[in-house]
Amino acid sequence: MNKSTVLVIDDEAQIRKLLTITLEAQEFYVHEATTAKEGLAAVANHPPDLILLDIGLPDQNGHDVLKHLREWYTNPVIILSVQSNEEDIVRALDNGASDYLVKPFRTGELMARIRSALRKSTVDENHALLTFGDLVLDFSSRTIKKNNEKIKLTATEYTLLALLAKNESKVLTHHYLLTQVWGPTYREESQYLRVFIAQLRKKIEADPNRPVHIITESGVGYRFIA
Amino acid sequence: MNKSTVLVIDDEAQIRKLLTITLEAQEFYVHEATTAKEGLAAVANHPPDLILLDIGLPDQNGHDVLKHLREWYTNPVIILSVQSNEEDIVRALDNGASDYLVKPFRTGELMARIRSALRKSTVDENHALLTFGDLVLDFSSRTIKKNNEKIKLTATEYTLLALLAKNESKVLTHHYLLTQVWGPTYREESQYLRVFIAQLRKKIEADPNRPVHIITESGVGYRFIA
DNA sequence: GAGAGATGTAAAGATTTTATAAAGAATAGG
DNA sequence: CCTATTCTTTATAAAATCTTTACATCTCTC
Repeated sequence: MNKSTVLVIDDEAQIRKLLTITLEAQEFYVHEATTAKEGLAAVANHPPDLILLDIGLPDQNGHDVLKHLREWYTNPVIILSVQSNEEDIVRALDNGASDYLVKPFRTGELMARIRSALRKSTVDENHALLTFGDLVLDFSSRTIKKNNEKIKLTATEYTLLALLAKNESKVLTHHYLLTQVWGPTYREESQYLRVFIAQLRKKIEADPNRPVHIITESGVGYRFIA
Repeated sequence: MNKSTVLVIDDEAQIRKLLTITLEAQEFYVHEATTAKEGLAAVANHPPDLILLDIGLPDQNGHDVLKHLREWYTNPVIILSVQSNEEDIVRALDNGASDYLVKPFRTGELMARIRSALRKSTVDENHALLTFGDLVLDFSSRTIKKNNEKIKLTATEYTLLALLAKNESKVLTHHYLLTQVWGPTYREESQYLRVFIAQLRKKIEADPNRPVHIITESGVGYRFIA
């Protein structure tokens, strides 16, 4: 997982320091801003993964900052406030705040809420892409491309290729491949492997007679090469 | 905007009554459950748009209920608790709770948090107007247009199409689609999928025999393509 | 370089999965 | 309470995939 960037917008130096220390200890990049103006500029220049926004800024009301942000910024914004009155909370949430914390807060709770907010906003960003020269395997969308053209694989072909590719350059034995793809009762069905390896080569190799990606290790198994 | 359905899982009759009255006044459909078992059954049969879950249920710990739910249920779950200790809050949020409210709560604040949670879970539905060539899906009005003509979809058809479209180009497995659209008790009913996919194709594809939008991945699932 | 075992390939047959229509059951709305 | 709509189930046809067979080719050893 990559480090996430958090922007802290708060005018109290003490709070900023506390937050920065806590967040950096938890493997976040932290940027600081002390005024609304400075904060909005920072967001525009380097949109962070999450914003901690103090509602009581000196130059502009935090609610207005939030409204302004929400015109284009979609990542989580967590509001910090000394207020605990209901109206304020309602207003912030209705303006699109992801969460609302009343100062003084416990850092443990803050971290949990940050994690929760980030988890929600990055659900789909776990794209696993493997690139091998002319071949691209995208596990998130379950697609294979050769020279940028989509290739159609059956479920079994895909499973087999994915297994080989994930173990790039390692030899996988016949027994292992058969067990993983077809199940343990198929461990002696080596003809299956030959048939499916041939089909895969026909689909992904430039010249199926001289395969460069799926290599035969005679008497042992197969190996995937980039 | 359509009415949203809220499921209240709480063993205290008084709280249930209060919540039901408040929510129904705000144009929600409300279902009630008094135990964890009853609640889970209700969710499985009719997945609600949001769940209010009491952490102190008589038959099962609320944290476990939450974990169980999160294996497949992705809509907001707001935790209600008499506890306000940090550990409990952290645990609930890490388990995927959308929010945490300490009893007694003000109904105004509860409503704001419900609105906020629902807004988040339907972010794309408010903003996005997805366009795929001849097809336009408008999530805010729940309407579909093909070549600028409105197309009528049933609730189930719409849910299924929206799910596919939101995950454009990704393969969604049979189990996943069935679980999300019909609930976990339907995960083996793959004939449903075939019937509804056929209906959708008849409505949105230029030539239902040669679909270009809803693609079959034999043995795996379906994929939506622009 | 001959032979044996291992591997590759094509294609027919068997099986599984998918598509579609249509009838029966359930549900919502007037 | 009735009707129209939608959902569920059943039946069957079509398509895709998997499995098996038969034979060709390769590789390694002697």
